Amino acid sequence: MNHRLHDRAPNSLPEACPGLRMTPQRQEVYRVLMGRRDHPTANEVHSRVKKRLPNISLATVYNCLETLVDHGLIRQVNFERESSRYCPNVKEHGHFHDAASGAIHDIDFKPGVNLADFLDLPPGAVIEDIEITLRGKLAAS
Amino acid sequence: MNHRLHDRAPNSLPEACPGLRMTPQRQEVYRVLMGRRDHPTANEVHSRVKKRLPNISLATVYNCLETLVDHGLIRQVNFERESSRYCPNVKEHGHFHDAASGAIHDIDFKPGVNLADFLDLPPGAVIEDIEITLRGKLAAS
DNA sequence: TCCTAGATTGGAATTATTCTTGATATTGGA
DNA sequence: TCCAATATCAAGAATAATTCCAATCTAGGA
Repeated sequence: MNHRLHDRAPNSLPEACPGLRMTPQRQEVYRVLMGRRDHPTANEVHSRVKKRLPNISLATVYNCLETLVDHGLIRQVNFERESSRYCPNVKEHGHFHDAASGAIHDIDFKPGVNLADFLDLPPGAVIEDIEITLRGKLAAS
Repeated sequence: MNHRLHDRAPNSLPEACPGLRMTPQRQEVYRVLMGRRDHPTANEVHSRVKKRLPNISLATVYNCLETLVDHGLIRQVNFERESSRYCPNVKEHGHFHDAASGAIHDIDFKPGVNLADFLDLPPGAVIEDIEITLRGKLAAS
């Protein structure tokens, strides 16, 4: 992929991120996302985090998620107008939304593919962010 | 493109759509979208439509847009968590969001390209909808 | 230790969108 | 044509995700 962004080591631990104060709340939000990579919403993250930090507020969860996104440690994923979901896979990838189960699967790019190979990009376009979302069904095999 | 959906004639006139009662409101919403293809929000559509139908309500604009989307005459486009935008181009295509100007450009697929050529799709996946959104800048030429 | 910048909290505010309800309009059939 | 069934419209209320705000709280450096 030529147009690449977030070229950091995948899932580097948050302790390793410079300029980010790693508070217990941020630590736990990150831990929860790494522990179950099922693309939870902020609400779901809040429920999970409360098991260890019972007093954490939803606003703080939103703050933590935003901070982690800004520092490139996690990614925010949007489907249509549904609640945002969060994903600790910072490698460039797309998503497949299985309409039957509601599950969301990460989709990798085939190696060596370039955006311009399959899209008519406007001349001179510098791509900073790519979002590829597929919706469909998994055929009963 | 193998995984194709909405395989209808591009921008067929709404009169030609069966099962859809073409009311003045729907007609005008559609006309406005065809007239200026700048991916307006529901609010912007409302403003434009009001020039000819001063009494139309925002709720009706939402209803019309939803109906037209359901009948495949227009497409709903979402960027991050911004307001939905609407697009009369029903051909399968992606979008490029120019961060500098805020403009949104349609991006066509190169002919003959197949999704599976560049994405590691889950085996047995039947794709029903594709959303490709790029964000970036147009280099000063 | 004290200060300060940044973080957290709870609740209020925001905002796009959907829902509800009653009125109005349209269609197809008798 | 007239009626009944159905669809649409309008206005405002309701919803829900997210953000904002003001008041603490905390950690780290001088």
